[in-house]
Amino acid sequence: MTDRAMQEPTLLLLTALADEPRHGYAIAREVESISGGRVKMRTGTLYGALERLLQQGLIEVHKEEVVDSRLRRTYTLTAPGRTALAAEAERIAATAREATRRLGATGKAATA
Amino acid sequence: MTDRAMQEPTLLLLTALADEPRHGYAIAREVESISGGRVKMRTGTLYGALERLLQQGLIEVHKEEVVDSRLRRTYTLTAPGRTALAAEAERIAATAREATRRLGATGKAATA
DNA sequence: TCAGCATATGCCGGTGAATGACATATGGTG
DNA sequence: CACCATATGTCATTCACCGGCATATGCTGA
Repeated sequence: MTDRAMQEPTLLLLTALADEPRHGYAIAREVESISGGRVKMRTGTLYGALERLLQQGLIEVHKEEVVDSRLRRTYTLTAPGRTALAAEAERIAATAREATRRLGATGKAATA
Repeated sequence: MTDRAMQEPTLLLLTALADEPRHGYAIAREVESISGGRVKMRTGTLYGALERLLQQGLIEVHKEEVVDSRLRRTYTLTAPGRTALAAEAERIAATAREATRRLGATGKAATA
């Protein structure tokens, strides 16, 4: 990771895990729900991201259980994951505020 | 998919143009300023993004002048560009809010 | 009965934005 | 005159995301 900013799918994935542990497919549905149906996470993105986030230590396996003779892994945020998500949310919120502020500045009175 | 969510450098670039027209190098400095020195836009990213955004019609050449016998292009947001930036800001702000809300929810075990 | 869908996990080739390094040119400062 | 800020640009590489495919189970309905 070359310190590149987190993209939307990843951010939504972490957000989906922020309130309670979820397994892969449940994350995908939750992401779609959070984004108002806008972001439909592909399984390639999903499991790739999970693998990456595990290695980065932002998430961890919460539980492994066998359901219908198939392994189901449930993931949860780690403490660094919570911190990273909070920082990321703060950062993009600040950018969004600045964008909105500047748009308002010329869109209106300033006419300069 | 060209529908892919805008990344941070691009978002900051548009934000840098939101209050007034700027030329390339000025955008780079402004982006660094907006992000609190966190994002130092490489020229590869910068001019590549400018080219892309021009083709997408989100920005346009505002003025072309010769300074020190060199061409300097000044860019500005188009109407679709302003709309796109506003929509993007709205969208990421909503995601940030949701992330923050969920982090707060379990951090205190729903104490409210 | 079995086709089709939701559930569920996972792989892989391709795309494209961002990175990092390089190239070039001018004007001002130590 | 070396060096830095200013200023614009190219290009190979990297890597997250996309889209499609594979696989497997349980349920529902024609």
